[in-house]
Parts: sequence; structure tokens; C-alpha cells
Amino acid sequence: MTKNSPMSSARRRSDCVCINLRRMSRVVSQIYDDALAPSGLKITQFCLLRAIERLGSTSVGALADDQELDRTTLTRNLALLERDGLIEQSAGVDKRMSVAQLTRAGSAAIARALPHWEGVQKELRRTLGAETLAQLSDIHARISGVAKASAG
Amino acid sequence: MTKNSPMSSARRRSDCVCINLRRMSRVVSQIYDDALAPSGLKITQFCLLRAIERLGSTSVGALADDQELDRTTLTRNLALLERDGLIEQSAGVDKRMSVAQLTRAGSAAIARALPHWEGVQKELRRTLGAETLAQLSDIHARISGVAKASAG
DNA sequence: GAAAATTAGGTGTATATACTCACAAATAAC
DNA sequence: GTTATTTGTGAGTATATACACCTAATTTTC
Repeated sequence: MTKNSPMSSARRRSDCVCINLRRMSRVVSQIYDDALAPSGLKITQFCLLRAIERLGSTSVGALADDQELDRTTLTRNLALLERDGLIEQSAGVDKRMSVAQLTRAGSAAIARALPHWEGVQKELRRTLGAETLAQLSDIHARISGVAKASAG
Repeated sequence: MTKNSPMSSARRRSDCVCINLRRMSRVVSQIYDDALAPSGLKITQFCLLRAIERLGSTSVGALADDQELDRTTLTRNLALLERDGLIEQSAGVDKRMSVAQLTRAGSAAIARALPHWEGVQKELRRTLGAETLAQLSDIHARISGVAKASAG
């Protein structure tokens, strides 16, 4: 009992992995949203548009898989982008599928937001270090692996 | 140009720090929510209740600071807990303040959920490793520091 | 001590997120 | 070829999240 207090009450934040991740997510999202504000896009929308750009014409399901995002959530998010004229959705060859693709305005919005996004990325790389960001990527990959394993 | 492709297209997920964090947050939240489902609490509610338990009677503002959560978001989240009888809110000495405290049902809910939560924590520690979780905590602390610096 | 400034919270509105259920199209069974 | 099953989406509902604005209570100024 003499080896007590291993830095115990020092950073007595939370020991819940989930809530720590949610907090980080909130804090960082605001940094990005603030930076992207002049472009009129939120970081979620920017990344969704970029995913559509990268994948070309894609179905809701494929996009949901790509983004590790619930399909029905994606439906709502896509509806907002379509409302704002940034994407178009149409039925695919398989009439059940809804295929999304960028509009000219969507491409323009990406281009407008890109430098702001790059600024934050660079700033984070500077303040946190490239190694830390690589760690985060690695952890992300492993967490996704765990989730897929337990879901399958 | 001969030094091309530094593991480029291999894990071509996303290079956006923010979206990676959001994804991790989503994926991990579902793991916790699934595990906590029998208790009737979501992980957000569980951690919020635990924070109130830890802080005792606290004002909305103090709790928001503690949780790094927007004050108005907290108002809504607390309203749900109050609706379900897990907390009570009353005016403080300073009549502007709304002070929240656990009810008996709230304490019971924490107790009911705790073993499920501990199970997930242990499982994550096993699959990801204690070192990884420590890295996440460290990154979290540094990110919060960055955010506070840029906000102040 | 009354006017001004600050502070603590709540409301309206909006996006992000996911679950359950419903529906329509495509595919498989027979 | 008609029925049963599977599959791809959307809608209803609910929580989580934050911003802009509003109100009420406190504190500060004079």
C-alpha cells in the first residue's frame, strides 16, 4: 500500500475511452468548422463531398461503407448537400439504388474550402506532430478492425 | 520522381484528422452503446451521470466546463436525464444557476450500467493495449490544450 | 441606490447520428 | 412465371451537438 497514487488525481478527467474520443471529436470538429466557416461548409460536409469526388458516382450504401457511417445518417446528410445544390442524386441501373455525384457547385465548394482545410491540417501537424497524427491513424485502423470483427 | 508511392494507396481511408476522430468516436460509441443497452443508458448519459456523481451538486456551467461540452448541449442532455428521473435540477443560491444532482434512480442506473461499461473498457484494453489507451489520453490532453489556447 | 455591464441559463433552429419499421426492386425457389 | 427472400433506401422518431439570440439575476459604476 505504500506504492499509492500513481499520478492518480493529477489529470482526473475521465477514464472512459469512448467519452475521451467523443470529446476529442467535438473539440477538433470545432477547430475545423471555425476554419471552414468562410467556405460555407462544415467539416463533415467537406469530407463527404471529397469522398463523393474520390469515388465518383456512388450509391448510398457504398458511400456509407466507405465512411463507416450509418446508411440512414448518410441519407440525411446527402439530402442537405442536394438541397444546397452541391450534389445530385438519381436512380442507378438498379432502380433501388440512389446514386450521388458532385455538381459543378459541389466541386467549387470543395475548391473553396480546401485551402482552409489544409491550413488546419498543417497547423495540427505542427502543434501535435506528425508522429502523433500517424498514431491516431493507426489507432483508428485498429479500432475499425475490432468493430468489424465484433459486428461480423 | 522515383521516390513515389510511400505506402500511398494502401490504406486510402481519409487523411483528415477531424473525420478520423469522428469515425473513431462513432464506431466506439456504438460498441459502448450496445454493451450498455441492457442498462437503458447510452454511454453519453452514463458518463454524464458519473460526472454529476463525481462533482456532487453542480451548476450547468461547471459541468459543461468539466465535460468540455457546449453549455446549451448540456442543457438538453440534462433535460432528458431529468425527464427519466435520473437527476433533479433546482435553483442555486445564485438564482440564475441551475444545480443538478443525482436521484436515487440515477445512482441505481449508474450501478446497473457499471459492470457493462467495465467490460467494454477491459475488452478495449485487451484488444488495443494499455499503451494505446494511454496514447489516446495523452493526445486528448494535448488537443484540449491546443483548443483552449486558440480559444483564449 | 439606480443605470450599466456582466454572467448563468434557456429557446429556436440547424446539423449529425442511429434505430426501427416500411416499401419497392431485384433475385432466388419452386 | 409466381411466390418468397433478399437487398437498397427512405421515413419516423430519438439523442447529441452547437450557434445566435433572449431573459433574468448578479455585480459594477457612478
